[in-house]
Amino acid sequence: MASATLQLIDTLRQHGYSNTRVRRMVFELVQQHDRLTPTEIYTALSDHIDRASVYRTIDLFEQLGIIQRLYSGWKYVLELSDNYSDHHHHISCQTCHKVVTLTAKQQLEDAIHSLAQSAGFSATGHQLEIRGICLDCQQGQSTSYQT
Amino acid sequence: MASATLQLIDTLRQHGYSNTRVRRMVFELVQQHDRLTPTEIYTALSDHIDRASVYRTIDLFEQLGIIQRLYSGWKYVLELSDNYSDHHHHISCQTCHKVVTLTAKQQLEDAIHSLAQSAGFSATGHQLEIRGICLDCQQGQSTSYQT
DNA sequence: CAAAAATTGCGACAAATTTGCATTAAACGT
DNA sequence: ACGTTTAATGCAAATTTGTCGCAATTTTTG
Repeated sequence: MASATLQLIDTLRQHGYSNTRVRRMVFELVQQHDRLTPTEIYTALSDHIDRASVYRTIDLFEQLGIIQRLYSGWKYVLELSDNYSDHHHHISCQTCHKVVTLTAKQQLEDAIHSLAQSAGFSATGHQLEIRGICLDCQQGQSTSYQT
Repeated sequence: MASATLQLIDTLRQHGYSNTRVRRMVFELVQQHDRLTPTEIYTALSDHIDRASVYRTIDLFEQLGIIQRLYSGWKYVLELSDNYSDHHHHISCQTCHKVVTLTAKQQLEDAIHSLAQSAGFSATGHQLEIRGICLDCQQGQSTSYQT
C-alpha cells in the first residue's frame, strides 16, 4: 500500500476514526487528481460510493487537515493539504483561466510565518492564490478557455 | 454619496452597465459587512431584492473586479477587492474559528509579484489565507465558536 | 418626456448539500 | 477466527443553493 495511504490510516486511527473503503477511495482519488469539486469526486466514484458519503468524507478530511478547500481562479476545489503533498501555490489567468502551479520560495514562506506570528498565531498552513494574465493572453494569443 | 459608491458607478458605466438600485444596495452591504456569503446578502436584502438578482449582481461584480470570492477559514465568502478596500490578508484559528485581518508587509507583496513574474504572469491581485492557532487557543482558553 | 435598451422580479426548475434511520462494515475483546 | 459492540454507509427524502426564461419595470438615451 502506498505510503500516503498509510499516513491517512494512521491519522484516522489517531483521531478515533475507522479505516474504511470509502475513505481510502476518496483519498486516493484526490491524491491522483488534484483540484476536484465534490461533484467531480462523486461522479468518479458513484459506482462504489453514495453521494452523502462523499460529502461526509470531505468534511471529515477537512476537519483532520487532510484536504483543504480553496477558491482557485474561478471555482471552488479540493486538494490535499501540505502534510500529504508538496506545498505549492497557484496562479490563474483572468482571461483564459489557465492555472499554473508554483513552488513557493523560502523567503515568501518565512514572510508568511512571521506575519502570522505578529498577530500571536502559530501558523499551521496557508493558501496563496494569485490572479494575473498569462504570457499568451498578454500577447493576445489565447484561443480557448480551460473548463 | 460616498466616494466608493461613486467609484462603483463609474466602473459600471465604463463597462456599459447601468447604475441601478440593486447594484448600489449589494455594493454598500458588502462594503459595510465584509465576508458575507451569497445567502447572507440575500437574507439581508430580501425585502428589497430578489434572490436571482443577488446572484446576478455577485457574478457581475466579480467579473468587473469589484468583489472577490475566497475560502476563508471554514466558509466561502465575498469581500471587496483591493481596488475598493485596503489590501489585506486573513489568518483564522483552526480551533475557535476566530478571524483576524492582517496588513500585508511590502516585502511579502514584493515576493508574491516576483513569484508570479517567474511564471510569466503579470500579477493583478492575490489572496493569502493563513491557518493557525490563536493565542487564546494555544493557552486553552477558548470558550466559544465564531459563527 | 418618449422610445429603446438593460435590468429586475417572478415562478419554475435544476443542482448541490444535509438529514434520519435501517443496514452493513469495521474494530474490539476473547 | 468469531461474535459483539461501535462506527460508517447507503438510501430516500428534505432542504438549501443556484439558474433560467420571460413579462414587467427601471434606467438610459436622444
